[in-house]
Amino acid sequence: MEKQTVTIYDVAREAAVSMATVSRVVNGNPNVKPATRKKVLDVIERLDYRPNAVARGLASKKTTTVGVIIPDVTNAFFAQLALGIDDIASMYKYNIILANSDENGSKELQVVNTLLAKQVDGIVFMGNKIGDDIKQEFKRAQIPVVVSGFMGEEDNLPSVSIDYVAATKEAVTNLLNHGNQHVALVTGPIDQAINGKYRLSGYKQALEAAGIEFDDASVFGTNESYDAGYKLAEQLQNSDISAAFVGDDELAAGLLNGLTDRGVKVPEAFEIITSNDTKYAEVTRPKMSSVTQPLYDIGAVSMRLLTKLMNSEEVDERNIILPHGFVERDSAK
Amino acid sequence: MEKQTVTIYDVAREAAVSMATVSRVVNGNPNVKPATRKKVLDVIERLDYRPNAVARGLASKKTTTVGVIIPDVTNAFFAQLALGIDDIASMYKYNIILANSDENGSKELQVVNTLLAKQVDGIVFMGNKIGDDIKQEFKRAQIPVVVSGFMGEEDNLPSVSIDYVAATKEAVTNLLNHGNQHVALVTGPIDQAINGKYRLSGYKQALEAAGIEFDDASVFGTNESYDAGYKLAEQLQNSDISAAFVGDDELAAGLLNGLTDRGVKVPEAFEIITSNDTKYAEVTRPKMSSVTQPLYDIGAVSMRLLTKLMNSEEVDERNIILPHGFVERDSAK
DNA sequence: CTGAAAGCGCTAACAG
DNA sequence: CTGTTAGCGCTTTCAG
Repeated sequence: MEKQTVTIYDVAREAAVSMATVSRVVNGNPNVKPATRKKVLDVIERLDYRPNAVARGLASKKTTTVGVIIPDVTNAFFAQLALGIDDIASMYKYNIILANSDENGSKELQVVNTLLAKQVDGIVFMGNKIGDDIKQEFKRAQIPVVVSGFMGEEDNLPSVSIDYVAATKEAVTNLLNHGNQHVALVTGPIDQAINGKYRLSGYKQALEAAGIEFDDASVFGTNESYDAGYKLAEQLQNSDISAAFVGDDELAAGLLNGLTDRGVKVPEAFEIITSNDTKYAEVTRPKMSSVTQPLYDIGAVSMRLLTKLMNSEEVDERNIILPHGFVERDSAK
Repeated sequence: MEKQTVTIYDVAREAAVSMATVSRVVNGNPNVKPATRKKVLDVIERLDYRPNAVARGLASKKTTTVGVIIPDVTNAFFAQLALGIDDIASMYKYNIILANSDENGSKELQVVNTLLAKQVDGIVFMGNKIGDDIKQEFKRAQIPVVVSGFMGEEDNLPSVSIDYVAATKEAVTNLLNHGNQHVALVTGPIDQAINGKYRLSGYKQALEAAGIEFDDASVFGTNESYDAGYKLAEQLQNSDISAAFVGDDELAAGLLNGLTDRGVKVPEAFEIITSNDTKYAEVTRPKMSSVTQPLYDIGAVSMRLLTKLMNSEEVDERNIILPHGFVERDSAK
């Protein structure tokens, strides 16, 4: 009942060559005579030999494994990114260690530590505000890290995302053009850069361009959940706000349904534009107009960038901005 | 710019003890004098030593890493399971290598192979029909595997799920009790055991109990997508079917919206009960009545079971059935 | 083109 | 309670 293990040594013996030669054929090293190669391959087949990646990792100091730090897999936004990451990773023969962080700094730090202990070759990080302690570890470990789905430039880390400032500005301008005098900005926690910095900035730019004064009371930072949106409906109904740009689809769906259930007609009496164009935007009634983001691609490009970095290849652009778009549906006029 | 590495040997030298002793304190072995322990701990702190998990894995033949094979992370059902798995895993100090399989046999096999090459200590498998080739590998590798979210008994593997037969029977009976003479069973691919075997069986039992003859034309096996459901609406509208039990929430949401868009009132003219009680069931209008499954728990219990198996602990029940429920909302009378 | 040998960093008997 | 000594299975010079 022992874990049977056929090692490189067994193969070498059976094939009457040295371990080094077996290692060469396994690794596709061209310096092997075809005849020898075939002989070795035959033995490998016969013995059903499978190289031990752990031993390989120890000897070569490369694990072909990358860490992926994700706030929450059950969030459609992150799950899409993760899918893109995983696809490209497996295309390049890497495996993914997935770790949920809850966007919680201390958990993130712990996760980073175990990832580094496992000698991952690189890390894809999803999240805002990367703590100094974490940056410290990244620096010390000397492994490449790319921030995915968030603008990472302020952390001075390579990143892939869309231009949240521009996307927000466009969406809000759209709402403003429909004659709405008071447009709300509804997002997740405002202390996250993506909200409090980028989206807020785009929001202000749109206001300014329209000659409307910024009002702090029109900014709602809450948590990104359906329920939070649903609850927010009451507050918005009792204000002079008549439109909202929302930073998360579940949040937007909650707001939409909350409004509808309270008798507020969308889009006639209240317009909504959401951000991520996930399935939620199509499932609600009315369907939601949304900024579109190439989520899968953001993940895929992140991973591709990481492979380059792990290979010490030249990269011309460390902070990649992918194009966003807009899809008009029925929650805005 | 070298990857700085302080090893156990450095610590031993600085602390003037042997590697073995350092190893002992790192691993919490009680056979170390408190004074020595403190001395070592201090050096570890000072040198910022972090054990290399790869070396440890090679020496101990345990990687504290488990593989998770998932059909599609972006599917809310699986994502919930994954969250439960990850939480318990990290609670027990395991990491997760996440691999998407697309429920595609050959990709699954490939994934299993690389997971085994990486010497994972165990595997959580989500999916129907586990190919013989894969079972073969599992057997050869001698590592524990638990099937999560699917009934794994026919594969003779440990598993955690709800009782799909009973859940389906109840839901269909419910629909039948409302006077529907023709109730459809709408699921993903019928060649998957969960659909073609368990759900179908529950469906037939309900029919039989109600004295209604089974009609093959009332069973719809399609793919689990919003669009598939939306398209199915036309077919159902033009039949004598007046209710459906649906095996997936996105699929159900598509059907619901398709029906509504075609002028069929739900639940007045057509009733729908769905299966997974994910957010989709709440987002649609009308909200969908649904079988409820403790998805997070299924994942959590799967992982917990796996830890026991990896520890060679006794387990009294290899095929765990968690309780399901039903939540009445507005898509059924 | 191939082999010998020295580790990679750590755990695990086995002594003492 | 602590040290010595082998490896774990593979990669990687270095010779030849």
